Amino acid sequence: MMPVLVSPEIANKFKEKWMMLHPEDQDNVSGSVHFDDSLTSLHWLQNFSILSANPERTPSSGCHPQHLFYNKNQQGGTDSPSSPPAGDTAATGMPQTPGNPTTSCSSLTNSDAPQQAGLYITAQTNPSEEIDYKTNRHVKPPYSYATLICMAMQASNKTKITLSAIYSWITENYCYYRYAEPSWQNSIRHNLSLNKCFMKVPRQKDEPGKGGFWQIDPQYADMFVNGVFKRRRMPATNFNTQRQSKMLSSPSSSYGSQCSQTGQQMGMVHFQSPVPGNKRKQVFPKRGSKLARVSKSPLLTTDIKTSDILRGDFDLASVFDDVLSGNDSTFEDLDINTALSSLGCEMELSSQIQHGPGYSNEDEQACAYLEANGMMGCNMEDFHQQHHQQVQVHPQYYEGMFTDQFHQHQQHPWEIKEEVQAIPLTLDHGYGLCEGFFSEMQLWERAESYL
DNA sequence: GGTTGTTTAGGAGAGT
DNA sequence: ACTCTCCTAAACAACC
Repeated sequence: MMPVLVSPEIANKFKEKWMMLHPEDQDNVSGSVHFDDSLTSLHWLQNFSILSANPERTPSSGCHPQHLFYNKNQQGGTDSPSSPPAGDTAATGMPQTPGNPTTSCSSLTNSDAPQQAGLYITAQTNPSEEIDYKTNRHVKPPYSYATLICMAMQASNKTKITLSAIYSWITENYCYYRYAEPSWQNSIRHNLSLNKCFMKVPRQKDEPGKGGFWQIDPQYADMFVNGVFKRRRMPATNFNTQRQSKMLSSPSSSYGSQCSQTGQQMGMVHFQSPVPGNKRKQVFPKRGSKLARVSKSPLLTTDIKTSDILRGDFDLASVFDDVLSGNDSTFEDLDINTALSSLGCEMELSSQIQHGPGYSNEDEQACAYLEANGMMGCNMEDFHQQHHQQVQVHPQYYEGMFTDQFHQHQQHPWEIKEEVQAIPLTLDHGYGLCEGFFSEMQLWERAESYL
């Protein structure tokens, strides 16, 4: 088993070093080196490309949820093991609403051809067929209701959002729902109620209006990866103990009974206290302390501006160097900021993104990050090991992505969510996905010594 | 009466 | 085959 690296340059360096230590891996017959990537290859990532998209935004929404995906190497390709067209967990194979005229991207009519940006192309469709969900009333957006709710919450740029505001945002940004049967609103309500990730914030007594407010439960904020609701199944072996206990203590519900694997990518920075009497939210104790730590997560500290990334000003190499040299920048930083930017929302980070006084050094910050991601329970030794592994590996995945997609195309990050999600972004994810690689890496103190 | 919120039930699709 | 996620539908209660 050999590590598989996406970047050819890095991979070559890696290969050279590897062969110095593992000459048995040399293919004596062909003289070439075989990297066994049958299971771990991320080469398909490089085949993902994003067409240019109009950066126009809906002023009222502040969000630009339309998408433009295009897998340029999809014809009969088997190199993309799981490259769904959209980041939404419900994006693929989502049942379409019965009775609706057209719910298939491939059946898009010419009259529905996009007039502007906000185009979406599935991997299964002809790249020339584009869908503008903002104006196309016939095609159901490939996002789960949870994702839509999340989008609305982010776009609102407020601490909390009312149900009607969620309705409004969805109908405003997705033409489909303007004309669809109102039953989808029932589904929204159902989702809000049943999904543990959403929590209700009651109105103040003197606050006029109907119904309460809704927000994303910070405890479940990590279920949103770049603004996309993620609730993938996890291999049982990759659960950490805390999450296991969480799941065990949770009532078995089809919604919200699982915690996801990635951390804080949603970038929900405004949170109110949970509803004291909310029965759905009483399951987990000690949220208060956890909440406090969340806001101080080092994840929210970064010197890298997402705008730079999107403009192409992002210098991955320097970041890579920083990471390898132990500087503060981590690739989680990139992700959360990408997530924030992806939402196009002016999140008030200044007051939120601060190193807490208790996190004067890197380890404590990272420890807080771990806790924020439900990773606590590992000792610091474990953390040191995993942390180093993480920062050493991520650049290799990111390089191709950034050079291929960020640099070439100025587009809204909503559109890159799938690439991002496909990459191990956190210790949870990364360690699970790169387990085999890490097992080899443990032979070395630092991967950089091989580069 | 309309809206909001909760709960139950069942089906489809995909993952394990 | 089983489990899980997501969707849809519906009933019901509370509130304005």
